[in-house]
Order: sequence, then structure tokens, then C-alpha cells
Amino acid sequence: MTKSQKVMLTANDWAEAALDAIGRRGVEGVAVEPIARDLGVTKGSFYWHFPNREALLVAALQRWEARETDEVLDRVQQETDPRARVKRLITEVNTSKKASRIYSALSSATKPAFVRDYVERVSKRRLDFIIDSYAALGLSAENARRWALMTFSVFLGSLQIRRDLPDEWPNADEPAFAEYVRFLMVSLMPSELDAANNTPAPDVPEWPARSGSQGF
Amino acid sequence: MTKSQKVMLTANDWAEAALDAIGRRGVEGVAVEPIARDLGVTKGSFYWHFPNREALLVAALQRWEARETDEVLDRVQQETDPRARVKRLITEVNTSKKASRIYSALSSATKPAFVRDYVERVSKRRLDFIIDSYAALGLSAENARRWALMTFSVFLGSLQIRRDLPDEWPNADEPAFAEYVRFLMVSLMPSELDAANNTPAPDVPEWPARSGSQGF
DNA sequence: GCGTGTCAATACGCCAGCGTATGGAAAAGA
DNA sequence: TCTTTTCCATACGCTGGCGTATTGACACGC
Repeated sequence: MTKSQKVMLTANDWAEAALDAIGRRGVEGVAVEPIARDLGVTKGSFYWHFPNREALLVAALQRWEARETDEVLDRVQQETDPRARVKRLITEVNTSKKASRIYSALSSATKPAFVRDYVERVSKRRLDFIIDSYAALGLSAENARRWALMTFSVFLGSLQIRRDLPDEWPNADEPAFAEYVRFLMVSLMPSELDAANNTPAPDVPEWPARSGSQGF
Repeated sequence: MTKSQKVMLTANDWAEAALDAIGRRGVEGVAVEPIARDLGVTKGSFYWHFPNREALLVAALQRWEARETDEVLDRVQQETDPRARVKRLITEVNTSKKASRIYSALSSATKPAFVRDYVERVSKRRLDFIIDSYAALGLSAENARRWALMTFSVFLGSLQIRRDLPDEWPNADEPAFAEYVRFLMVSLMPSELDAANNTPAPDVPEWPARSGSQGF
């Protein structure tokens, strides 16, 4: 147990610093020497703990996946009432810009192909959790899926709006935020009637098939 | 008008290739020499049309902003009925994965600081357009804003879900997609009663103030 | 005290991408 | 024709980051 004044970094310290770099500079910003500078050491340290840069990315992604599933879902899952779950989910949008930046950076990353696997697993676990929450309200599988897709979209989109248009997003301490959350709760929560009437409306209207070049 | 067999690239060709590179490899992937290889030339060509890499990024962003505002908004704006506008907005989610990838890459980019300005302007213009659409339904300014924020969130979130969880997203040619769009239309469209009753519910419930470390 | 194991610094070669300088080919004017 | 302009190729130096090799400073067991 060497732990003198020299601090002595661990592999987890490097992985955590890599996660931080993902949030601040993107996946491409996970560079050995810059992170070493952040940590106040040289890359001589890094190559003792890891064989190469890719291993660092994997370690960071594993930590991320563990945090974003086990810890967070366990925390939200303590909420027994499905309605309270959705509400907490919404309010969670306003916590930790850092975590949302990491999510966004990973979601748009392309270069190390395995990043997509981690993003897909985490996203699917989140969506499934929301589906289960709606199913617990008595919705059919199809309806629970529809509501969950919409709620998950609102969650993800809210993260992006808060990042791209911070001025347009109500601050958590303002009354406008509380009102907006209440508004979302009403909109994202099926009524008792919906839960009973579990089939979608039968008439499928037509809509114009878009032929434009690039989408909105 | 030199237009022999030698093709002769223009600055716009480079800007368009840069936009493509943003979608495929991210903003960091906008590198002069790789793009030159894509175009079948060398960087000797590039440095005749542009002074440096930053100028290429600016040109690409200007093209992007012009396309994502003038062209697209004009196209959707041809729809006179506000309800039809929102519906078209939703169906536009399923068009052009390339455009959505560019949007996502720019949204998560950090390194050239001016990228954020373009993202902010485009995003704000889109949000304002949606706000106006809801206001045209007779909603108050506050309610139009709430509905628009939710609809914009659904739009952005749907783009991300389609990218991160393509298997979970209904294909445009499947009936599930039509049903989901109809479901969203009902959920994202205020009822006549809401339009008349333009004040939010008066009772503001409390909810647990989250103290967790990183958000969901 | 002395070797051994742990963690980090330094020095090196390598490669990719940026930006410059210069030259060249081909079309356009004159 | 011959000069000028336009567009691109080639060659060069520079920088930043990757990975390796080597050395060094402690801490600990003995």
C-alpha cells in the first residue's frame, strides 16, 4: 500500500480523467499526453497502467456504462410509483451538465467503432426501464412502448436544448421550471382512460410523403 | 467559364465535402488532406480556394446554416395549418440520416468555439418557428413556449434514438411508424380546451430536490 | 542494508496533418 | 503567339500525439 505524498495514480484515475476529457473535448480529445498534463504527470505513467490509448477508452466506457446503468437506474428505481419515476426522470434532466455532455459526445462519436456498442447498451437499458415504468401503469406493450419512446425523446431532447440553447431553458430555481415540469408530467402521463382503452385509434390518415432532399 | 474534362473544383465543393466529413467523422474529422483524397485532388487545390482549415469550417457552417433555416423552414412553412406543420415536423425526423448526423456532430462539438454560435442560431430559429406555430393555434405566449419546447425535444430526441437505437425506431414503411406518428400528434397537439383555458394549473406540487452526483 | 517491485520521467523514432513555397499545365486574353 | 491567369501537384519544414526503451526514485520485504 504505497500512498505517500506522491499521490500515485491508479488506472481508475486515468479512466476518470479520460471520461472528463470526453465530456470536455470529445472522444477524439482522449489523448494520452494532454490527459497526462491534466493529471500533472507524463505519459511514462500512463503506459505503465495501460497498454495503449484504446485500452484507456475501453476502461472509461466501462466506468461510464456501469455508472449510467447500475447506479443511476438503481437510484431512480427506488421510486416505486411509476408516475414518480417519470417525474424524477424529467427533473434529472437538470442535473449534471457534465454527464449529459459525455452522453452527447459518445452518442455522436464514430471513430472507435466499439463506442457505439456502449452507447447502444446504455440507451437500450434506459428505454427499457421507461417502458417497464409505463407498463406498470397498466398500459399494453405497444402503448407502453409508444409512451416510453416519447418520454425518452423528451428527456434526450431536453438535454440537447439545455446545451444548445441554455437561455431558452428554465433554470431549476425559477418558477417557470416547476411549471414546465408539471406541464410535461401532464403531457407524458397517460390518463386512466388511456390505460383502460388500450388500443390505438383505428383510422390511419394519410400524410404527404416527403420527397425533399435533407430533413429538417 | 473553364469547364473542361478536368472537373475543376470550387470553394463550394470543398465546403460541401467538409459538411459531409462532419457528418461522417465529426468536426475534428474536417482535415484538409483526407478531404482532398476524397475529392481526388491534393491539398495544393485546397490552399488555393481557402487560406486555412478554419476558413473551410466557416464556409461549411455557413452553408449548413443557410440550408437548415431558409430552405427547410421555407419548405415546412408552406404548410399553412399549424397542425399540419407539427405533423410534418415529426415526419421529417425520418428523413436524411446524414442531416441529423451533421446536426448531432455540430451540437456536441466544442473545439472551434464559433461552431456553438451556428448551432445556437439554427436551434433558436427552429424553436422560434415551432413557438410561432403553436401561437397560431391561439395559445398564450407561455403555453406556446411550453408546447414548443416539448415538441422540439421530441424532435431532437427522436433523431438521437434513431441513431443510437435504430432497431427500436419504427421504419417509415411499417404501420408501427404511422401509428406512432398519430400517437405523437395527439400528444403534442393541445386540445381546444387547452387553447381556451390558457393558464396553467394553479397548484404547484413539491418534488424531491435531487442531490445525486451525476444525472440520469 | 539490499534487492525487488512499483510508479513515473526522459529521450527517442514514427506518423498524420497543417501551412508554405514553388513549379507546371492549360485555358483565356492580348 | 505569347503572356497572364487559373487551378492543382510536389516537396519541404513544423507540430502534436502515439508507442517504446531506458533510466530513476521510492517503498517494502527480508
